[in-house]
Amino acid sequence: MTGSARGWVLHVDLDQFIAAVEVLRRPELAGRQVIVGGRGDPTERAVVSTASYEARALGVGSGMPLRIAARRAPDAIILPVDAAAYTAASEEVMATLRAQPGAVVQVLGWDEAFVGVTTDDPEAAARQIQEAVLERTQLHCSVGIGDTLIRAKNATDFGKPQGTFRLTADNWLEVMGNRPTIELWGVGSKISKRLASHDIHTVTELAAADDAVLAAEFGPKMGPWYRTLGRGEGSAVVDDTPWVARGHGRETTFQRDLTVRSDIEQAAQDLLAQVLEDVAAEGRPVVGVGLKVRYAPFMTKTLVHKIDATFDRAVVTAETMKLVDRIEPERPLRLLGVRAEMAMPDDAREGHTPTRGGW
DNA sequence: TCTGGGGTCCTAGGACCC
DNA sequence: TCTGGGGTCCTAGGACCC
Repeated sequence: MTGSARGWVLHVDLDQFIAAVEVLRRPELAGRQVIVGGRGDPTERAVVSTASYEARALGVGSGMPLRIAARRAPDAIILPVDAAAYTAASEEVMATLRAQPGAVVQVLGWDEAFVGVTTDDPEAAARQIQEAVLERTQLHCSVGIGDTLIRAKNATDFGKPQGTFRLTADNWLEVMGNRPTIELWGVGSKISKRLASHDIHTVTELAAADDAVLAAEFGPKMGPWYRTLGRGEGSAVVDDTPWVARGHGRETTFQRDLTVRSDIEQAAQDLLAQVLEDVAAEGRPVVGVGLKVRYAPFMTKTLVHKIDATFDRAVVTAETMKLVDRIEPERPLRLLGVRAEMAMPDDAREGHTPTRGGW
């Protein structure tokens, strides 16, 4: 021990996770153009979830409509999204991370997590994790090392694939300073454009921006937060508190827009039935229902309302159908989403004891 | 070629109350 | 005839992430 051990944040990110899982169970796909999206049918309305490097070389990328992807890569193998398989692989990866001595694990998604460690050699800790994950799951990952969550998260890209990279207060501006603000975690296309309207284009410019200007543009909370992002600062605490879902929702894009009232009502009932299954598994009462409605591209509406805490399916259904009644009948319906908000555990503790299986 | 599905959090504005 | 100010709750919508 050198006596210089301190806390570090590692950001572990699986390389090409979905494509890698598919190749593992079908080795004959290795080296081929592979596209995963929707139900695997390029004639349907769906988008690409992930594409192998071979398909990317032809200009296929995540979020692209499957139809276009198939046109760009006519010889590609197109596979349906198999969420259960990715969840299973993910759980094995996360279990591997949790098994690391002294590691605190905060899961961010199927294929990434923060890992808090105390060490005087974070690169060695990162390599140890990469080896453990590879040995147990046959999957490769990259690891960002940072003195804050934000720096660790941003570091990962420089380590891809299969490598590591360290970003701290010492080299943050040197590495990130001249990059556009959209590369920051939490800054998307809209925010980066609004920042640009204030002549803030780079990370360095955001780091030096005036809090008052940012607050006036983005509000008292988000404004100052964006400057913090520009500096790579913020929390360094990896939080392994178990996740508690606020609610559950299901949504569907119809292959052909719906115009018939009874079809819309039936679709809402079907979605709600799935939502109620997810909610029932939580054992917490429903305190709000919501609808997401898209009539055409860029015409999305949300309808919500709170309800008294209830375990009664009939009540939740009735409240949801009240919102369905507000769907504009003259517009073809492209997307419908149904969502239920649940009481958080604290609320539940105050009022009553949730009766599990009350559904 | 018109763009999935599952989530989270923040903000603005109106209603309402004292 | 005019009309304060603070606080809270709710709805609608926006933006982002994986």
